[in-house]
Amino acid sequence: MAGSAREKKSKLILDVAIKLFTNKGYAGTTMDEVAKTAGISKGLTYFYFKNKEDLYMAVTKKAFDELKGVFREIIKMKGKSGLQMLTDLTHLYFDFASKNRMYNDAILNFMGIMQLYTDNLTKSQIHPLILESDHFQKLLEIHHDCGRLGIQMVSHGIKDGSIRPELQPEVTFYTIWAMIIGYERLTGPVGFEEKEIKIHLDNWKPGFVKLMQDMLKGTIQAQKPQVVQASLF
Amino acid sequence: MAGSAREKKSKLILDVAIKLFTNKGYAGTTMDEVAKTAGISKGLTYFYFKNKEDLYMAVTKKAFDELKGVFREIIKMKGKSGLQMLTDLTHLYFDFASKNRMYNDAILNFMGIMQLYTDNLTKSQIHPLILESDHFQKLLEIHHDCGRLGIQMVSHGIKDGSIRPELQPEVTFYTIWAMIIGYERLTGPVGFEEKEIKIHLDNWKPGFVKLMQDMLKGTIQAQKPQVVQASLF
DNA sequence: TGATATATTTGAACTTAAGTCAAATATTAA
DNA sequence: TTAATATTTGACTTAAGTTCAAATATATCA
Repeated sequence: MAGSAREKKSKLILDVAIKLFTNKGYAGTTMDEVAKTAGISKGLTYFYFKNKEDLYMAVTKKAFDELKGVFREIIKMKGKSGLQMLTDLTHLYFDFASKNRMYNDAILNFMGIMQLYTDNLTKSQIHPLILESDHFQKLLEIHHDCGRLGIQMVSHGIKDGSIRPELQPEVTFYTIWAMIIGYERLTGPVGFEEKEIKIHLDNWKPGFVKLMQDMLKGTIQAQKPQVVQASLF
Repeated sequence: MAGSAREKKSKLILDVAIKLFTNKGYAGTTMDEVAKTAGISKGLTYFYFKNKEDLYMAVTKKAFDELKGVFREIIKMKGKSGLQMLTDLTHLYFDFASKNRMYNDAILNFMGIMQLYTDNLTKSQIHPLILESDHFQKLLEIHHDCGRLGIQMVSHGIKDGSIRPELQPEVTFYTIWAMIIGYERLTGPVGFEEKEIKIHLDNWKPGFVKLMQDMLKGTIQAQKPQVVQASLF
């Protein structure tokens, strides 16, 4: 049962890390704390995880597993239009993000890392240890899986007529995904809007969802005559 | 000329920091390097900047100044529809981001910090030094200024008929802003799509812009009959 | 001008936290 | 029982951010 024992110890460290990262954030958590809280020596945490980033990547993987679960849950339910699936995805992601802020931060953070991943010029800027993490490749795969499921939702919507047929599924899904990611980046469970910006989250969220739906299903064109203008593009 | 000399030294350090952050990234740059490259002692950099985060916030402020310049540049040109302004904004922001990746990273990073700013529960997770930075308040203001300019663009578009009249300017602008931020988060100048995801950046970008425009100006509704379904929301 | 106050600058010392590793202990296999 | 292998320890190393008393330069004023 050596393998199982290893997994158990590994899981113990991971669970402790999740708790600490949740309470004190990534930067605010030390490896000493992780070890002490887990009741083991610091060296052992480095036996199970290459380094702190590797541990964080393991946490991020758990976050993405849950996220992928959300995608799957939605696509499983048959008898739902593609548009409805994407609407549900948006709401469920927002719920997920507000209930599990640390997981959401990990996901958003990973997006920022991934962005640089295949870029030869900037790869050097990223901490090389992240790229070495065994979890990193798996994360790329899971993210890709989420993408495939999302694209399926759009395709589904085009077939059932809830999404306008001229849209390209890939481009459309990733645009929606960008919207959601961007929204999360700009707000958060409590958000900045109360003090900083006039609109309320309660107002923005439904407006945001409405705009996304309009984009997908189409709307009546504005009637006022448009002025022709010079453009930079 | 004590004040001016101070500003000059301060600018020297800032310029060095910008160069180093650009070449080696934030984490990859040490305060020793900054001091050495600027030809001064380490202690002096701490005389002019409270700490490394404060220095980074000063860099971020420069990034936001440029960004605000983009917003202003667009709104200055009269004889342009609101829709066109927002289209230009999108393209110009993408250009800005690809030409000045480090600035863009700083901006995106700030978004993530700002998000937490007014949240009493999670403020503790953020490094408290960031909040103490004198530049931080200014950054919030500049971001707010950008928001106001963006909202103006939408209002303008509603007036000139290029944007459908039923849209709310605030909600609409921040949704577009979220799209742009999210897009940047997911891609980057070179991007991840080449290896990881099937769609090309060359394909996504125009599709993304088109979707945004459709969302703003409206489209013909899809004709196929829609199925009524159960929804979670 | 010389003396005093104020501002700028230094560099060595401090601190914290990530990461390493040789040795010790426990487990498994033969 | 013994040898081999796996797990675990904790003291040590290293890196980098940060502090601060002392030194130097600059400005003020009698």
